[in-house]
Amino acid sequence: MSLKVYNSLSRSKEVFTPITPGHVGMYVCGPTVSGESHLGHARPYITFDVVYRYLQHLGYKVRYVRNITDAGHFEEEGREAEDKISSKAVLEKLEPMELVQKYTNLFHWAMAQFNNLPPSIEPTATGHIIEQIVMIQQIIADGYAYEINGSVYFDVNKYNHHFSKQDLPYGILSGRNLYEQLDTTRDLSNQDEKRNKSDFALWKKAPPEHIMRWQSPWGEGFPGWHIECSAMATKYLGKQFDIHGGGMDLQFPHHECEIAQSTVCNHTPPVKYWLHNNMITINGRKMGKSYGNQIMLSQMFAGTHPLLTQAYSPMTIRFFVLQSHYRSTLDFGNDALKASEKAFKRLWEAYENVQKMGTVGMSDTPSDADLDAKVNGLLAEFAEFMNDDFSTPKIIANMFELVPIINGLKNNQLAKSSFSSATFVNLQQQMHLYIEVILGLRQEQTQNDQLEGVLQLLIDIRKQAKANKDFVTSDKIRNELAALGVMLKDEKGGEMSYTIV
RNA sequence: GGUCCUGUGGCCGAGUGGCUAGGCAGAGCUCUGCAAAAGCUUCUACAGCGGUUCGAAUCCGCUCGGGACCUCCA
Repeated sequence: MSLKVYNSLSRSKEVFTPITPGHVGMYVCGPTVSGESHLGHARPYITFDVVYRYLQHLGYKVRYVRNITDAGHFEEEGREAEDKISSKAVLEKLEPMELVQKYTNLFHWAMAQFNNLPPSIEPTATGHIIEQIVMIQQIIADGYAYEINGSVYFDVNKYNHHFSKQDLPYGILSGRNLYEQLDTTRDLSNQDEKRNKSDFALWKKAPPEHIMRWQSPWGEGFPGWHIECSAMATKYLGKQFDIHGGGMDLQFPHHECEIAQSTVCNHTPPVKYWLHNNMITINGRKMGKSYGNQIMLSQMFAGTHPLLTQAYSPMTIRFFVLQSHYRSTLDFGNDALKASEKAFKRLWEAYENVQKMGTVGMSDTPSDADLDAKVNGLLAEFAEFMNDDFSTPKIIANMFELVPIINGLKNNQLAKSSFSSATFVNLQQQMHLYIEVILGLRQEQTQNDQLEGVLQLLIDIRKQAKANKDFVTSDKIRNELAALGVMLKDEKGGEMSYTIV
């Protein structure tokens, strides 16, 4: 049973075979830290966090590189060179690097909330200006870029003409035909200095008002949109690496340009497997800057957005994301989020309970062989589903088939002897492995010993009241705790537990 | 206009031609001092019209609807 991934380049599922046995190099496009991350950003970083976790689980030594784009790129070609980061800085009266630091910190905070593992290397664009300049020089030397008025452009036509002969035409990833493209590219002003409309900037001359600027062989300026990823990926992962991830919206032009740049410099296509996650939509429309429909992550966590009827915790969002396949669009909605919130709580409680249970009452031979086989079958499918292009929704579906079995065992609605102790231990181990280690889910609220003690005391008093048939006291404790958001649950056998809403 | 994706029950969402996805919500039952929780059972589907096939949500065609990219975007 081997891992298969959907490769955007071939448009098909392929068996994953790393270039260097035992090792995996993975690059994922990181955020532009000119603003706060929104719900849409949560998707790729959660998706590729699970990919990272699973590859490690499979025993690979993974180098996961995710950049921070902290050098401004222009808003739109043709407009006056306008640096996203520097213009925002003027607005907020902050130094550019102060702004960058602020949003980088916020991004890291959000990632930690989601329980995303930090990447192995998190390089910044501004820390790799030299590497980018060197790469641009190489492209010029090879004849695929030209300098005009202090800016450098990639010659897409020439690249396409030459590399088409090697079956590496420009547009290979996004399925675009360059010649069709030329007809459909919009007419933008101030493109005179480019030889062709489809050429893209590698280096841009900085106008006087531009704050972020660096010395280069072509004068003071700043790097183009795409070169940072090529330069940093090459530096840390080599001329060819295994996985490049990112959102589908980056496929063109960003990833297409990366391929062109790196192929010229490294004389080989840079990436073996291109993985793209689909978008999070809101009312059927992509969440994005251009639509002005983003909900910031801090707003999600706090419930402070007109479209939110309540706050949603990081684990609710992580679970929500993992309940759909990463290549499908996922539509935001309060009802859907609420469903995920409840579902995750139910799953987590069952998970905690199964970990606490022992094998007392179980033997080597199950009394219900069908059930025993069913449980083992459901567990065995975890790996199968994960190997099938990371089908996390199917894993979660299987887990929910196990939940009633676990709850039944706990409440003695199902005989302990139903399945073998080996099966039960397998259940405990696989649930732990997939819920915590691979899907990266974790307990919602942090433990608070004092609160725990107080609640335990109230539970004891209520138990006593119930034993004395003092239902006035018993109901008072239950109702008033419920009003405070603590749900008490009477379990079979007289035990009580609580859930904080 | 070009390229591509998509349309599943009240909501979200898996679905690799034949076998109940799953979650949330709804209904009934069991349990319970009552309730909740839990367990058991259960109702709502495959946009429409044709075609291929013994058999289609799944393949093909058309129609209608939604969306993405072609511009910064996860």
